[in-house]
Amino acid sequence: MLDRIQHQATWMLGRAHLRSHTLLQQAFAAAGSKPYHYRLLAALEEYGATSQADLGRRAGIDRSDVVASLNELVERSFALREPDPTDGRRNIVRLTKQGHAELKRLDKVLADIQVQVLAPLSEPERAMLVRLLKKLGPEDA
Amino acid sequence: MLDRIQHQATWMLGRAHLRSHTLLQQAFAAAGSKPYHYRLLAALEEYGATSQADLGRRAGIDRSDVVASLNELVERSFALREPDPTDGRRNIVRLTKQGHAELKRLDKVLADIQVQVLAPLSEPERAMLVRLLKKLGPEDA
DNA sequence: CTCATTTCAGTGTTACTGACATAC
DNA sequence: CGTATGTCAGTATCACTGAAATGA
Repeated sequence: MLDRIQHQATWMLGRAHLRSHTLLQQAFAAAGSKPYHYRLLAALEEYGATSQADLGRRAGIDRSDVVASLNELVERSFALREPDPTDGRRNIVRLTKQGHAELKRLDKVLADIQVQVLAPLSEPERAMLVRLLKKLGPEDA
Repeated sequence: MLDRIQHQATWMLGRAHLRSHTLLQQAFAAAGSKPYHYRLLAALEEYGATSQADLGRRAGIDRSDVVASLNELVERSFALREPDPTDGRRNIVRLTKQGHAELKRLDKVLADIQVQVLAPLSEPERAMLVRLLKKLGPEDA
């Protein structure tokens, strides 16, 4: 690889992220899901039934992207969309029983990926990495 | 943010990368260029004139993506494509004077970005981060 | 025949923008 | 009125796939 690039923080962050993201991607795909789906399911369980806009804010997904992913979750009966009786603009989104089960299933998938991603590091190294990465994220993280 | 996700290594890597990538993106865009362009220019200078396939291997860019980015570089007179007299399949790609100048200009842009990306960390933290990230990248990095 | 190179066309995710109608 | 919501359409980068034509 290029000397000019190889030692740049931006490059190494990109490489590490590529590996992590590829593992995540493939594992979720093998489990018949996607990261966006997992995030939405997790947000639904942790915060309870909410509007789509709220859901997006909490899952860190743009509200226009929530629409498509939520469509897929609804189609697979993992979530329900109901009109909010108190606010005609909103939908109330709810997790179904099957949605809960799906989330549990994906929790395990995600845990496995963490192990794989961090495999090249020792325990103290992992803790240190987490500490450093937290400082590097966008403010709102 | 979600408890389920907030402390996962994959998530934090993604967030740190998002910030880094956004800064990179915007800085190159403001300079009228793109990361792929920089990588190709850097590969051309560090390895000298080569075929497009070689260029792609060295810059870590797929051969099929090299075509489009190289088109733009050629159009802006930063690089030249000539048929290889010794191998009819290949083009020989060369940096122009203007290409060298462009690379120098972008070198500064990139250096600035590194500073911005690593700004939240102290000096020893930066060194540690680099060390850890190196271990996390794909094997071929 | 097999392999490499260039090129084009297309996929998929993530993240984002702009616009619109609707309703608060 | 201004603001918030849901929706749709479209953009961009990055990474990748497949196929075709050419030539080693």
